Amino acid sequence: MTVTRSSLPTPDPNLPRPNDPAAHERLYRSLRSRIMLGELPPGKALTLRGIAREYHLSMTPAREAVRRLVAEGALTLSASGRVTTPALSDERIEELAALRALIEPELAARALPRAHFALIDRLAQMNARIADAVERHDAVGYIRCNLDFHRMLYLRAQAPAMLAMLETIWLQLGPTMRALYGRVKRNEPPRHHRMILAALRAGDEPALRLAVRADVTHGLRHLTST
Amino acid sequence: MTVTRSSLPTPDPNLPRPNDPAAHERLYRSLRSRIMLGELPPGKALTLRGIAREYHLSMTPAREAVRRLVAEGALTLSASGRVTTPALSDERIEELAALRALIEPELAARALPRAHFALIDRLAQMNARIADAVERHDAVGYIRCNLDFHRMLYLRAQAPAMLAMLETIWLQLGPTMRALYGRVKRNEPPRHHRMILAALRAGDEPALRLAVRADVTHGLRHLTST
DNA sequence: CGGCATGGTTTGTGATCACATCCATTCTAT
DNA sequence: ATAGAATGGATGTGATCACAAACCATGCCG
Repeated sequence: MTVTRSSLPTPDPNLPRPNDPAAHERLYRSLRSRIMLGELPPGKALTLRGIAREYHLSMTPAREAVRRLVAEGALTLSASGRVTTPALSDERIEELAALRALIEPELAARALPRAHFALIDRLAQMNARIADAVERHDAVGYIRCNLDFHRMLYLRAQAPAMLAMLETIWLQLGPTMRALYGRVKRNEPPRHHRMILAALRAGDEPALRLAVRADVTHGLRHLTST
Repeated sequence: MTVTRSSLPTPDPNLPRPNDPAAHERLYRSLRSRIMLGELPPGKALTLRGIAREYHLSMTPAREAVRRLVAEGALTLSASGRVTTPALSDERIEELAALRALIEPELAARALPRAHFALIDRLAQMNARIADAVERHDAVGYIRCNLDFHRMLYLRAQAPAMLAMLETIWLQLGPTMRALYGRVKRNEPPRHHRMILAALRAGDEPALRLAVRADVTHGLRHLTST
């Protein structure tokens, strides 16, 4: 593809060239997004050749992306190597909820001193979009906006390792969340989100921790009851 | 290897047959162990072909094992695809320590009601082995026994998802831990471990949480100072 | 009519190859 | 002599192939 490299004096050695994020990377991101947003139901079976065909690639990048997602708990690997989206037991859901309840208040507390007004404003806007999604009974949109709301806040904590760990938990809950929010069509206005915004504005860390914890545990309480 | 499959009427269809854990799985376990125990220094470069040659395999299983470890944060992937063992920044170490300080007390508290006498006894024996490793200035042995001590306790919490999450944190700290314990040759008797055992015997959950938290933060405080 | 063997088909695994890129050494020109 | 370019080796990526195990469904026999 590079016609004559000797003729050009390396026009853009490390320029912001479109860059090719590597096929397996794009595949990974795509699958990860679909899983976290709950577009795949729990227990859905996937095949390497099927994924490869769907994305017009060979099995190799599909294998790498799937292996990565399995390592993060986003997919389950049966003994014979078959991959499915996880069907979580009640105990596992409770554990993941407990982890969220441990980590998210900590991230919120770390973000609090750095939460300037513009951020709170954008969070309020995001909250409105969540209400919209609820109005339209758009489960995937609801999950996406809800996660964006939390992520936008936690990004201010400047704690990438914690956030990465939390996102893998969200990933594992993805398919199950969809199964839940798809069932309960009751409009659930982001009540706790308003409490979070109030605590942020007041600079009240204990109240913020409580509000975040309440939001997490409330949303996930429905899951264990099944 | 299967001489004549047609002659035998499938003697053990799903028996606990030794089974071949698949080459990439063995490779993954081996590398993971070496990383978590700190046998590889931070920043060590690895190559797929090098790993493949070392284990007498092709690049394919090496790629899968490495990809999995990268996904768990046990290895770092440079922009050009080169893999190295991570060299953690002080901020990242602080985050990982904070995560340990959040999760480990919770796991200990959940294990407490299930911690019968035999377990406490085995933990005390493990503690003695830690003292031995300290005596011999055996860094890898120290790390292994220390992790075994914690894992043995947390296994009783019956919380596999939490334990898995915690182990990935241990993994990420592996190379750095070795770099630390290799430097500080001062014998550090497992003081906090005795506090943990005392709290377990007394059935005192608040004291147990405090002791575990102290053990974690104490051990990791040396890392940030560098 | 029902349970089980048996066939074909699908799927994951590992090896090998072609290719683009990166890294380092070396060579050349000023 | 030194700085920059060229060249060769090394490395990751993706495709393709051969193979064994697993899965599924049909059909056979009791």
